Amino acid sequence: MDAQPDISQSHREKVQYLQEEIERLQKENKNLSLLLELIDRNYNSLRAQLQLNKQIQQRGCVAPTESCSSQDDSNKRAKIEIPRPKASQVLFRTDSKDASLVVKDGYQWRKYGQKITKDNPSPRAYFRCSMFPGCPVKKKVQRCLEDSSVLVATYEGEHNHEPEAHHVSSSLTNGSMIVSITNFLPQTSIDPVAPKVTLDLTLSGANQEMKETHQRFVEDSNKNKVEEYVASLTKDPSFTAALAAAVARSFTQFPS
DNA sequence: CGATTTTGACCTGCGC
DNA sequence: GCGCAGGTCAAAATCG
Repeated sequence: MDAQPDISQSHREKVQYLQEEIERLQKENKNLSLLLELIDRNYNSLRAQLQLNKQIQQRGCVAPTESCSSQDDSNKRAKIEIPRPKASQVLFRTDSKDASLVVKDGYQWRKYGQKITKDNPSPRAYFRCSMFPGCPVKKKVQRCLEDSSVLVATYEGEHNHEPEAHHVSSSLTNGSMIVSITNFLPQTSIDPVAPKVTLDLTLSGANQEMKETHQRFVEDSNKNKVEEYVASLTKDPSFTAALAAAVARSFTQFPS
């Protein structure tokens, strides 16, 4: 009968270990949530700054100035870079058995091509926005190489119209969109030394706990230290790519 | 019957 | 110049 206390003791130890493990994972999860929130906020502030810079540049060239004078226009014309449309990537979780490359993002798309690419055995589909005549937006959709249940949609350009409202709300609540990565063009990068990619990691299925966590974080006095840490991490392209892949995997493993 | 998808051909840019 | 790969076109097929 001496064995009985030993068994309960080992059980207690196991329970304690598991509780500690759960706590540790909860902390880790919380930290990752904070990282994602911070990256999102950094992106928004950078985007605002970028738009400001664009406005300043446009005003500077609309009004006749020394640098934009017509005298040396012929010499400078060759150097003028035509701004290419902004490209962004969005990952969608789908059924891996579903062979179609259709994602519900609130817009109507017309498929105009499909190709097998070298780096990925799954075909890449090309779509044009058919919702509004003259809308310049295109998108490419291809299955993720690592996870066939994830569709990678690359959007080019900006819509000149609004999406269907009910599609937007449903796409944001049903958890089909898992992560959005906005890829700015090289010339828009503010720091020439920093990587030429800015990530926009948006958790579409943000729940109440996430919002509360964010609120608590805002009140956190150590916020600046964390932001500095995140800023250093986001300057590492391999980290940002790995983070995006990890987020995609986590949403696939733990569907909401 | 019009809209959409499919798919092979063609175009273009890039590296060698 | 050539070959390759990505992107686009357009005729045929399919769908509602």
